[in-house]
Amino acid sequence: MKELPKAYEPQKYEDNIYKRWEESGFFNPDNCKKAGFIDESKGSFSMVLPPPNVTGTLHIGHASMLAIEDLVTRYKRMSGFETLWLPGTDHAAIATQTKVEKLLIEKGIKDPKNELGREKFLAEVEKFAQESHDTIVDQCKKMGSSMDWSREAYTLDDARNLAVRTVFKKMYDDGLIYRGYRLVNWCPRCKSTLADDEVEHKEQIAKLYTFKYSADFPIAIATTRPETKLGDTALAVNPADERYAKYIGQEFLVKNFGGGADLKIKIIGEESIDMNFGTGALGVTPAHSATDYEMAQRNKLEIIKIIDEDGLMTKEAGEKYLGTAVKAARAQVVEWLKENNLLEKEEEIPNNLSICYRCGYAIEPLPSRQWFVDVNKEFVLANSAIEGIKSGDKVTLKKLMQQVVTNKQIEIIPDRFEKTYFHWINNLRDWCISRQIWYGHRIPVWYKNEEIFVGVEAPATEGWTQDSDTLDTWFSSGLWTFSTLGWPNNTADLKTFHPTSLLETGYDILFFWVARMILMTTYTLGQIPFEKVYLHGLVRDEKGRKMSKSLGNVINPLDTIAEFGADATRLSLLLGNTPGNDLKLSQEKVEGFRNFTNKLWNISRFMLLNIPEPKLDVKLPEAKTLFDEWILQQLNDTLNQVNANLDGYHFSAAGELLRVFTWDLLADWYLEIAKIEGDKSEILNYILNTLLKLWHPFMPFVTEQIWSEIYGTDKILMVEKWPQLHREPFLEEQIFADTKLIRDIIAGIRMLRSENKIEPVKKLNALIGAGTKLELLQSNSEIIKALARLENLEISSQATKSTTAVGFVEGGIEVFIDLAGVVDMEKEKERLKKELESITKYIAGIEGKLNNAEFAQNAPASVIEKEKEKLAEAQEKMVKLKKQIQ
RNA sequence: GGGCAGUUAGCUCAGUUGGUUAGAGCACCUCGUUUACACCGAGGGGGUCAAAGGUUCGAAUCCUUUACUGCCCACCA
Repeated sequence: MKELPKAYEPQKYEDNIYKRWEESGFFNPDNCKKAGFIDESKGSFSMVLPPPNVTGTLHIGHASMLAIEDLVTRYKRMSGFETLWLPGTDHAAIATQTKVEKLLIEKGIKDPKNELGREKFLAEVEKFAQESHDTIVDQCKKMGSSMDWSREAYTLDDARNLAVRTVFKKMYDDGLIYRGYRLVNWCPRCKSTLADDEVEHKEQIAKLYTFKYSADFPIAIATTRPETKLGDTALAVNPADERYAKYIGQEFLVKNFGGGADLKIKIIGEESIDMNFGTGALGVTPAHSATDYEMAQRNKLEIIKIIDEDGLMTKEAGEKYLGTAVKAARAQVVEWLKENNLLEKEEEIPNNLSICYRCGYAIEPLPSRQWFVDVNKEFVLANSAIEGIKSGDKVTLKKLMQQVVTNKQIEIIPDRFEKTYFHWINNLRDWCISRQIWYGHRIPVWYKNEEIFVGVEAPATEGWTQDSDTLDTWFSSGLWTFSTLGWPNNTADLKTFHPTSLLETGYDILFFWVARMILMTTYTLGQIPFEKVYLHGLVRDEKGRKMSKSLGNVINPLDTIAEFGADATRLSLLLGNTPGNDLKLSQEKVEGFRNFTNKLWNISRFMLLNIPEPKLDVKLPEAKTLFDEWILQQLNDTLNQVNANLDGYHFSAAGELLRVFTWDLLADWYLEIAKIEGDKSEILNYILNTLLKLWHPFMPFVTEQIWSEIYGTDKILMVEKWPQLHREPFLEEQIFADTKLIRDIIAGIRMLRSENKIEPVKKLNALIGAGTKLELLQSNSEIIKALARLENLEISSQATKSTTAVGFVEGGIEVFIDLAGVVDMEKEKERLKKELESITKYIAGIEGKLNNAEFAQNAPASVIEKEKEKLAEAQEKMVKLKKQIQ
């Protein structure tokens, strides 16, 4: 017989348990296979960790992700799948470089990149990335993540670099990667391009200026950015606009606009122009606005770049403006307009500012020579495992991305995100993949004079210079499901684990990452990257606000782990959390689950005291009493429903079911009954054994600790077999009804006690008129006596109420408690009257329903039958209540 | 402007295909230390399921409209 300490202290055990798991080697599926833990018929289950950015530490959102993924991994592993959860980190190019620059500037290096140079600067970044990586790994372990560290990958390591170069070369050869001079999103602070979806919009109040280019120009325009008008080459009006239509096709020469540039303005017709906004006319600046750029393409307009990569005006804007910052130039142009009496109006309007999602700086659209992935170009997909596309078919990247979700080869959970996904793809434009930063995969392109060489390896001959740009970080993370499994080498891992089974990630990176993995994998392998996508929401504070340093509402997972334990932290992130929805988290919630881990600990503590010889090898024990039968069936049903919910990705529901079984059924009822019925060693052992397995994926630490306290440390719970159903699920109705009656009688007596303010120490005498339930109640009378705290209990088929007794009616039987002198009988009568009132109303309702001819005609027989039963029961209760009130 | 969610007890949320008198946890109130657990036990109060209309024998659940909240996309220059 073992005895556990009174309270569970997670801090004492967690680190040691993780070490034991790690040393066992069973995070690695190869070792599970060798040890015979794998059920060949189940196949494999694989999942990659969405690699956290090496920009710092993990936050509570990561903790939520880890909790969900570890839950699934442990469930699958115990169920016999060859289970791989593959960890890694992401170099997060711009984000990491920006962060390190900031840190270096704080250290006093004013212009880190220029002062240190590429090599030294990159060494600093790598040092920082390594430190971040170590912290992240440590945090994953603190959460209990059962990842296979032996397969850990980094988006910027050599193996991944080979994959990146190989894919780049393949795409270039297929004509899908091209270099072009096009309008891109430029962040003047990061000094780099950004992809379309890396641009965010922030609402602000802007000044809208209305003016004419010159005094004799026929049409006025309105703009929030007058300085860009120095690069205008057209003026667009709606062809349906009677005021302006006559000018379409005409060209005007504007001399010395803004005191700087001569403009050639062509009037063009564009149906997208809103006649009611501003003056109904738009000055077209092809080089610095995406929509204007498109108009320029359609109308074959000249594209004049007047803002450069540093956010300064170019000489095209005129000598006066050369080298002037954009904002200063704006002020100068406005000043000039005023001086020349051209400014007609100046007003404030709400406006969306485009900003860089990494640094928040205003984006400057400008034309630039960059590398792009063409999403609309046709190519031949040599080997296709995609339903609806045959090997050798001509496809586009867009088509591939659509097809795998349309044909349900990839299922997105919750499915409403499929709409979002399709909408995004339909509007997808070519993807700019070159970045002018240093930390990242260098573009595998070399130049020698006019020659270009694209290859996996550098050219063999002399005199070549490699492109100085690096690739968008999502280019490499797009390869993540297969680059981590060894591609381009033809590895066993690829064969066993790809396509992966599940991708679990946040809905906020559906486009950034999920869509790009689909693009890259379908293109490169002709396969889907994963079968299911489970999208989780954001973790917010208790008021639903985003957690942020400035609000001071950040919950750090390491803090809650230190205070309440990793299990409590995990439960607080798993329960009450549904796919695609944000989760509100508070300290109190974690605390509540800490209480639950302690409850489980104490349940085990009690059970162990009653299990003289715990046996690891459990068989279904024999049920000796009604409640034995009941609890075993409840356990079986719970297992059945937990399986269904876990398989259906309803993690919260599964946990909730387990909680109800553990606390409400087992602890509050069965264990109390076991104290009375005695000698339950075998059943308790069976229940505890099963229960620990079921809880393990949710709270691995406390379950593992209890397990080792019971069975020693030789056997690890993590690799125990998931329990099997021992019979057809669904409780036998008779057992359910009988146990419910007994529990209701006990609860009823407790209620009378409580309402009449009788202390629990005072034992009472009770009389039960059992009717047809005589035998049942007699055989369980000890339970009723003990749990309702009765001195004497008399059970007969008929009972008559004495004048000093109060009573209640439950499921066709009558219960009377002799309360001579203790109770205010009048008050008790009041209570009964109230109950009678409510049951009379209830009966009227059912009668009304049953007497309704249409109900009788239309409702299914089973429903009618149920209603009739309810009515009979209620009527019986009413009769008895009436008698009691007399 | 387009789209997607949500609105159920003071708070956080369940409520599967319409069919018990709408549930749980926390909080609140009352009582309690009967030894697994006060990180606990027993009991209780609290909801016209956002509003209106409709379909139906029957609606928290399906449909329509409205209001509010949140998010995503596009973008007005």
